[in-house]
Amino acid sequence: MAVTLKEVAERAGVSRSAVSRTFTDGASVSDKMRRKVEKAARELGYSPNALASSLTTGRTKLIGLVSNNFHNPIFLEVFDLFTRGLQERGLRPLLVNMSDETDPENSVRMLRQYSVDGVVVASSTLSPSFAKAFRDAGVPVVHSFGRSSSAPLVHVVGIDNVECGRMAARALVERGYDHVAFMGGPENATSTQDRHAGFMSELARHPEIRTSHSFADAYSFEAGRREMMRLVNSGLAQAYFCGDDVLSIGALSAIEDSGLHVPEDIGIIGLNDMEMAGWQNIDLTTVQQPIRQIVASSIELMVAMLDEPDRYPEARIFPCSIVERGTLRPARQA
Amino acid sequence: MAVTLKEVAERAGVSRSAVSRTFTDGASVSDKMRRKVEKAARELGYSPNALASSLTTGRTKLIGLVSNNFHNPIFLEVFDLFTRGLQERGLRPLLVNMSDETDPENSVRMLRQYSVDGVVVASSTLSPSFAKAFRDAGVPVVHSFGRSSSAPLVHVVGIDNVECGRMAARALVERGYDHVAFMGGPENATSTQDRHAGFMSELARHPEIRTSHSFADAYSFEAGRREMMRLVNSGLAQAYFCGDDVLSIGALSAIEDSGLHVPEDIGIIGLNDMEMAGWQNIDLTTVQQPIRQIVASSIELMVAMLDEPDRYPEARIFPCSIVERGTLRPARQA
DNA sequence: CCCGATTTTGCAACCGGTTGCAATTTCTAA
DNA sequence: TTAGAAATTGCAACCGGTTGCAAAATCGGG
Repeated sequence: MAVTLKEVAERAGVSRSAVSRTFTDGASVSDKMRRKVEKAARELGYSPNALASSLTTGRTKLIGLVSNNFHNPIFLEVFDLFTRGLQERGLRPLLVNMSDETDPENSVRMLRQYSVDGVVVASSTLSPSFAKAFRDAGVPVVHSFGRSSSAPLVHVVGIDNVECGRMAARALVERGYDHVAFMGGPENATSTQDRHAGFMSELARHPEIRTSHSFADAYSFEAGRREMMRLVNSGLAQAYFCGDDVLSIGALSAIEDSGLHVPEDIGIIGLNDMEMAGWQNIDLTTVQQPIRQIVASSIELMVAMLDEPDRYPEARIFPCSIVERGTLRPARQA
Repeated sequence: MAVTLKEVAERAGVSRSAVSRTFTDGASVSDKMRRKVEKAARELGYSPNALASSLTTGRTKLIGLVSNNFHNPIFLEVFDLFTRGLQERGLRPLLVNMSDETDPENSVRMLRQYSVDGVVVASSTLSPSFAKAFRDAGVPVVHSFGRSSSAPLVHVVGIDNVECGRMAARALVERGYDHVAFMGGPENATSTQDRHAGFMSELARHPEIRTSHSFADAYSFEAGRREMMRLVNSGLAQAYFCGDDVLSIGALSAIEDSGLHVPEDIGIIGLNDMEMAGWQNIDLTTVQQPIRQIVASSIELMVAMLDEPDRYPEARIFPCSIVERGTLRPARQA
């Protein structure tokens, strides 16, 4: 089928090692030899088998890219950034969709079978213990968009979701709402839990403000829309911190459909600052998450770990900031 | 590092072949042997190296998933469907982002180096010759969302974009618009060209209707928005066939921003019927593309080709239909 | 219990490369 | 020109498995 090293060697009339060496950089080959081999290789259309060489070198340049978030458009950008970033460094992403994987053990085993050099878990909803399973199996792992921690079990790159929750809460407090609510993503997602906890902890300092909360069952437009529909029919707060921009935009659509107006009747603040949030007809006030930096940093960390697998786990936390647009009423004058 | 076959064999006190056989189904192993080996394997935490075995079996179960469309949310669903579908069949997607790959040859070579069993090109913009490069290299390939053809060079699964263009044109004609336009995706994308051609060919039968056309530079919200902004400032038609729903929604946002109303001032028809198109506040009339069927069929075809690599190329074309919502004025009474 | 047929097992070669080591070639300087 | 150092090359073993083949073990029937 494919042309092999041996055939090239025969054609060039040299040893197999010589051919191998011309295709591994840093190896000692004379110019004459190199030319001879390259000629033969070109004529035969040879290209080395990466998998076979991985057997001896112990490196596949394969990186497992594990995610369970295939309904949030922000993740399309995340995948774009990851695939490009990895490609630029000669690494290849092996994509694993955990959406309906019942058994995490399964994906660990699978990725080990393919001897990936490392794993990037890109998910704000998977628990830290999932990423840890890779570490325990001796596979370098970075958890991007994972739960921040002062004592991380594995390398984590992301934001401090608790702080984001507080930040959103403060924004609502400053604007003088007296009944505010959290509309989160899936209740069992770590990001939801943390954002909720931060939100509540800040509001605990303002006992005069009424609070409530509920959860959508996914980070998706539809889920946000459904949940807000439900809220419209069962009694609304004055302002909502939605767990995510897609939820917010879904919620806005539900609000608009029910004849209410933003920000007059109801305030919304999201999280992410996705592209659409800036559109004039959406104009969503939101907490910005620095996606590009998180992905870039994750890749750097992964690359570093390939050389130093036992690197001590660190958490890289990026600051968020509020992007003020039109879905909250103006802040009160102090 | 990882536990190898040999270690298991030693521990179980049997030959390496015996261990290999217990892990390949269809091989002849006695129950006693199997139990012995499985015990040792369990104790050592052994799992076979898929890449090493691929060397002799010639099968990696790796499938290249090549795309250049990382800005159209519809493709997040496409990736979701592909990854799940492939996983269910024990295949593993190796994701390749062609967005800024200058050199197609490059990705062909790269995927050959990883000895993928097959390649799925998921793109409505790459030319058929790109997919053909894989075929020429002896790699089974399916082009999903590719250009339909009565004489396909490679297996193609998708829709008839020319017919979709006609369909959209007929919808506009029926509604009595007398100046209609095509607002396409990137001009060099095959899907844009075909939709445009179909649109124009149908309108050629109605010389009384004025036509015009222009192109956005990507299939993305932003591009659609930008292009419609430009059109608003440089003179509008009465109704637009936008090359895609994301373009349409971007365009709608531009229209709304400029104080115009849909469908009173201007009509829009899209293509795809993505989730958002059905939202009440968007309510986009559109040509529906059967994504799930296309992906499912692509996977079936790929699986079939793994057993029969030289299968004669076929084009699998799925019919589209118009989903009537609120962005076109009602059809004229006949 | 014996014999031929069937199943199970191990040997050894192979898949497509890499690499340590020793042999060979080329280079440098005297 | 020549010896010694440095660079290049080939040999052979190895990476972690698979598999054809023949030997060994087990089975079934008389």
